[in-house]
Amino acid sequence: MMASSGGGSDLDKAYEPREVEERWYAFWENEGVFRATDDSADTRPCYVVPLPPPNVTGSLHMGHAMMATLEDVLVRFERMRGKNTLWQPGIDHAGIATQTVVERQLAREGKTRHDLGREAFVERVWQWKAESGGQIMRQMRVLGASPDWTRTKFTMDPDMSAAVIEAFVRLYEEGLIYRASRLINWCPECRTALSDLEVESDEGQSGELFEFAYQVDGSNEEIVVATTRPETMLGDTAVAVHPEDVRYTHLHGKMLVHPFASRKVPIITDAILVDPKFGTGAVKVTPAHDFNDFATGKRHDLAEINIFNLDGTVNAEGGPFEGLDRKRARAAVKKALDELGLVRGTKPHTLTLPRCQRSGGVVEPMISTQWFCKMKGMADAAIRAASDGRTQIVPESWGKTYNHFLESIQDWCISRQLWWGHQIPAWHGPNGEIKVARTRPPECGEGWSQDPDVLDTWFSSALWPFSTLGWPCETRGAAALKKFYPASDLETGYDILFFWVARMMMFGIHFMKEVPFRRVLLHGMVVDETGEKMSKVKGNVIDPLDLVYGAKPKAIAEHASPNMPEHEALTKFKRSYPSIAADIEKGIGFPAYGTDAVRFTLATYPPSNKRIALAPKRIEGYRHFANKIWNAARLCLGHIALVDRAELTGQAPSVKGFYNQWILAELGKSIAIAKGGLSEFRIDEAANEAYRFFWNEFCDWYLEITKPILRAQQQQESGAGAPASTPEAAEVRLTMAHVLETSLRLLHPLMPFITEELWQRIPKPYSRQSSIAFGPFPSAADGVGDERVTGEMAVIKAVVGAARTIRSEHEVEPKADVPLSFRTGSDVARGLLAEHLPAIALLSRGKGLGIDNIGGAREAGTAVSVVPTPHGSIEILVGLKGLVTKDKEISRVEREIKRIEKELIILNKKMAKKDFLERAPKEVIDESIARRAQLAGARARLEEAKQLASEL
RNA sequence: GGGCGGGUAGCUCAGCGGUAGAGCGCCGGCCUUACAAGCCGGAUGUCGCAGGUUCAAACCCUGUCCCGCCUACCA
Repeated sequence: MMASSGGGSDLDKAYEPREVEERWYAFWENEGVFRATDDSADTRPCYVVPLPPPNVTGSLHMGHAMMATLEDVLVRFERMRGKNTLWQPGIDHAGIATQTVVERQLAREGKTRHDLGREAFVERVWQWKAESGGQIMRQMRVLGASPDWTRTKFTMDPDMSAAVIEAFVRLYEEGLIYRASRLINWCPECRTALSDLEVESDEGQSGELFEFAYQVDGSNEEIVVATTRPETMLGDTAVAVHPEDVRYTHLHGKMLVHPFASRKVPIITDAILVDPKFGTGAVKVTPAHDFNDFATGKRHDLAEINIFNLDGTVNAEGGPFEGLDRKRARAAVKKALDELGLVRGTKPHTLTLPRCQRSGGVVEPMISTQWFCKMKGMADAAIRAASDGRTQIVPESWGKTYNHFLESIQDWCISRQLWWGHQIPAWHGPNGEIKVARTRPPECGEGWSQDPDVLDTWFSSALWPFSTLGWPCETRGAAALKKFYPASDLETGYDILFFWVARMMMFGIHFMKEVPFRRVLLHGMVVDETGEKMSKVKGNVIDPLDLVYGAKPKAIAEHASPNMPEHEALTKFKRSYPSIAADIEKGIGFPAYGTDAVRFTLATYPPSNKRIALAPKRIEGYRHFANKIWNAARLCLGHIALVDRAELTGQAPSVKGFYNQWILAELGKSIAIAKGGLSEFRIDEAANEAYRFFWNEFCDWYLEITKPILRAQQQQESGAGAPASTPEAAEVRLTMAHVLETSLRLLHPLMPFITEELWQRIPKPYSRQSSIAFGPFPSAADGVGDERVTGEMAVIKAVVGAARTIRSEHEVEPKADVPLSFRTGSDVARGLLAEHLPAIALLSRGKGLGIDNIGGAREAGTAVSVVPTPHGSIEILVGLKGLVTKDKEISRVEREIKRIEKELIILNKKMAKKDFLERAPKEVIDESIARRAQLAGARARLEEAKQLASEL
């Protein structure tokens, strides 16, 4: 360990996150920092955020990291503000996903779930859950997330399951849940029904429009239909034409011969289904396998012939095609039609395939008996709650999408043909009776069996904001439910606005008679640097823990594209993240950025961005920031260790020194901005402001400008031995201690680890608690100051900047002190300069010589720069005689002149072309004029610089 | 088809009516005892394109072209 020599602190020279992070996370958990209390005696206001429960099968991805960061920032902010803060964690049982994982595991053992039987299979899933489920909760700790872990829930916990059963039964009793046979989305791969939301459309697939003829019964006429799914003709029970389509008027009411079935198919007229301009104007109608056709069938009372088994193969209705899967059946039907001479051609056609969100299999519309939940009434209530502001949606623009979804909502198919999930509390009797009850009714004995289906995973998620708090149990959960419902904020990615947020709104209002949360905060999707969605297929997945702990290219490749050769995976990866391609090639991969840097980076993207393109290189900048904080604290510690804690009141000290007043004023402004950002879900604004304040004001100006005040003090101490201290230095130390402590508190929600580590080491008011996480968050009282001070400081900064620029442009030796003098016509400015001459001289490495009125002669060898101020302009004169090594200004201006001359030559050539002149001469002439003016200006500057150089 | 978002410096992004900004990268100079993961200075943009409103537009309006996402039953 390298102790710093100057500061006298025992901090390492650079910040090393890993050890610090593990230590403080353990501390927080031991201290109970994250705990919320439902004690009714606690009168603090509450702040409640339900954690979107990740899937039990999941492991951390960037989306989780984003969510965890944003929510943790909010939660820590409010906790520091003294609120009784509950961030409710949990895990979702994820019906289909989890069942698939375990079934796959069984498949490797050569077994299916049917070999085990339902009970043993479910047991097996529980076993899997115990061993490898919920890894994500451990990973979230690495990110510094601060939910109340003691309240963690799993959607299949007994109490959670009881809530699900209760909700189902109540809705059934209210007539809002019903059982019906209708066309639903069926995934032949998962062998279960799906809700509309679980079906994704795969657009732009190239397919064909296949045309074939039906013979008119008892005539040699035919009618040609077009279809993208020829195999479904096995289930055709009508052909529809538009009633006003004159091509087919004479066929109305006629029957057609089905080429493979004994039945006759009627020609019907339907203005809703048929667009006479599309295809042949005649549509084959398959009510059992198409949503439009189903509706048409209902209108015309057509037979619904299901031609598929549950696994997607053709059933007995398919006659000779029985047993073929859909793809083969299609080819076979086409071939058979061809043999009968009924094919009338094909046309290329792009189509949209419905796919199962989980398996990716093509979804088949099937007629099936399922449980449904009526949505209309609940949806209306949810719309009203958002539009009257009981729940505020942020950003507002999502309100439209939310409304549109709810306005056009269909009844929700809630039953799934799975074994893993909440089994539906309904019992079927021997004669088709159905009883719904919380527990098996005693009268349902012999011959009765429970409905084998389970509920859609999202059914239990929809109850999350109250089921986690003990609903419906009146005794055990009453206190928590009373205290923590409704939640304050529901923060999540917009991708589950429909799946989850809207459904929580509906169920929350229905069961609790009050909205489940006051605000819905939606953030965008984390995508790769080029804007592409992260996926293993694209090979652009980043494991957040790799960013935190660092990762070599090999590990990066494995996480980005599992099971792909490393080289290939890295090639893909570099394409997705150009900013770090070089680091990958060099074998560096990701350095260990540390949690705070990763969090801070994520926090600097406006959450409202729909796409959040992660540039890993950007994290590096914020890792440097962490290091900056670390080192600033090292410097400060050397001085503020002398501060008596009793002097720290927890409020901004009242100070006389200008620079102290100024930094306190800046601090106050930054606190206000940061607070505003955190309150309005503009966390990026808070992060940027805190960054700017700490680095660009506190470090770059305050710490530099106060050094001499403190340094003089130190010398005196070491020399005389007596701890004499000037009042000025004491005031600086006090201010510095306050600003540092307040800055750490300001940054804590964003960078919890480094701030805790440093905060524990610095002097602070006695009133502070055991952890920075307890706050308080900085308030207006922490930063006071007025515009006058900041305005004056702005002048000082500008003057120093001008002097520095002159030094740099004329390449003055870095160590040399330059003579500085000023001229101004303003008394105010003159006063200001006189007062701050030492600071200006210090920061511009100059000797402040004096302040003159404008009019005095300029000495030879002096460069001038004019700074405008609100009080009139100031001329800064820098004596350069004998100090200039080589003059950059001259060569710079010379280069500029050459460039402009070149451009002029090109322009002249253009103007010389006659045809061009006739077409569009104006722009060229204008440009030429502008360039000539530039040239003249540059030449004048060159003269000036040369003049100056000659004087030196 | 409908809806939403985006196109600003080489890259990732702020700004959304009043003299173009940040980080990273780039150029030049500094190992100045907090920090080279740093300090100081600098360059870089017809703010997607075309119209319009305005004293003033990256910002408002209209049209248009790209890109992305969501949503819809066109066989």
